[in-house]
Amino acid sequence: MADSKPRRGRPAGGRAVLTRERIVTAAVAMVEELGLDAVTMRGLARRLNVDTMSLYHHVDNRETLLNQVTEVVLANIELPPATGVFRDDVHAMAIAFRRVVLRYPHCAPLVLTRQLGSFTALAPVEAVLSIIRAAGFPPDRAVHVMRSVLAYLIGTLLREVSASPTFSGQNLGGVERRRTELTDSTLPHVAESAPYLAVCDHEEEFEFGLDLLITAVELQRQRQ
Amino acid sequence: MADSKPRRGRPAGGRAVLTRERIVTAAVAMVEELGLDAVTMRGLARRLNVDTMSLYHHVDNRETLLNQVTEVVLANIELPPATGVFRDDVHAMAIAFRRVVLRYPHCAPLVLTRQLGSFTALAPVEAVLSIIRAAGFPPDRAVHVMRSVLAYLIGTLLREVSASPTFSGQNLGGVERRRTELTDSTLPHVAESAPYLAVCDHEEEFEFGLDLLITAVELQRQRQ
DNA sequence: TCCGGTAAGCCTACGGTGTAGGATTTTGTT
DNA sequence: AACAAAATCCTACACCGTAGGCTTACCGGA
Repeated sequence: MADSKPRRGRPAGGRAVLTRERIVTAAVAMVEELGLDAVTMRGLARRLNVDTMSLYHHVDNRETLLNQVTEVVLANIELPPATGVFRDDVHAMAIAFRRVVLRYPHCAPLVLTRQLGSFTALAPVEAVLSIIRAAGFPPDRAVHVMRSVLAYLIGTLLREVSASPTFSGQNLGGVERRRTELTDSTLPHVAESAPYLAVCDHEEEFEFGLDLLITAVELQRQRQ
Repeated sequence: MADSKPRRGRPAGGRAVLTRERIVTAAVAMVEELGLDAVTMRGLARRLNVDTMSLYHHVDNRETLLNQVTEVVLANIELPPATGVFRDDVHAMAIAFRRVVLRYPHCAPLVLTRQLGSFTALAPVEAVLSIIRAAGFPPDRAVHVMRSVLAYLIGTLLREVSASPTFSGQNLGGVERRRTELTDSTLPHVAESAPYLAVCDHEEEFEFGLDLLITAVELQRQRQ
């Protein structure tokens, strides 16, 4: 009996069973391979050798599926052990966050944009709070500090992941072109800083601003 | 002669002429009224009493149209005059940026996310650089400082515009529910700070982090 | 005055999207 | 053996962005 046509109904014994987890995992991989917009329910189903509508038995809809993708990425943060030195701990935490975002660059807009209240999303918050509280800030201040640092991280990382390769330093011809564009912009300070505006060493930039923030926080702690 | 059917060809004398500017203006208004996703080429054309495809005589495609929307918002920043006091000028600049973003909250994701190299987009950059240069930073440092401040602004504002009304303080029942959720999260520091995590006074938050950054920058200038 | 080019508007059509509703089959339980 | 639940698949709908071609009004030159 040849069953050339795909079967209907529940999958026969041998076949892999569709799972929420299998779907989300495939979605993460697909986002990284093809970009966010290219991930469609149809395409995802095709990749899983499954009918489109089968996905909806495990996932509410595309939007919440993307939330779950976000959570998977978030769950991959490798929280470093705390040393007790405020500066080092904040720095390590920030680096850990940056690392996971850069490991999933195409998922990054999700991670940096969506505010989720789930447990997975709260774990990093807990870690940051614990560092700041250990430095002696009262709970209300700790929240303020955390939000400031988080805002900075989100801002820089958003720039980093959505920057054109030109801006990031590859493709030196593009850099040159961009530099002369800036020089000819009739804006004096832009022209003056053109060589520095035309490119961006993201890691250096990341460290610079982070250092500024940590320094300011340390200073505020002393005053208090 | 009744012309009940819509005419074809160029509009007769009296009718308003479609313009790139008219389209972009309508798009901005539509984004604010209905949200970003709800702005479709078809819907936009309907709103302008025009066939969908007519838009494409003035606009390349949806993506670049949204870039132009972004530019309109950016062009609405009211750059305050510089006073020469570093802290005040940076602060005023940040406030001006925040004001325009909050005036177009639904356009904000565009403004905060897209990196445009146009003249309109460079004008704020020029203003910020001028302030930092006036404080005595060399051009390369000025760029670093600017990027740090910008990253922070983007991060906070992104949170502010995409925050649920609950989080922003309205709807006190929701706040209460959220607070108990956090308290019951089994994460000790999250639970401890729950009352402060459950709500967010965006303006206060904005000022707090901005003050941190400015202080750190001032401190670095002195050292140098 | 006519006349032709051009730009603006309109229409049709294509390939894609998310997802509601229902038909079908397998599995596990009784 | 009978049956309920769950998983799969199919069909269909209302949208979307936009390519290509047709029609019309305007304008500059002859």
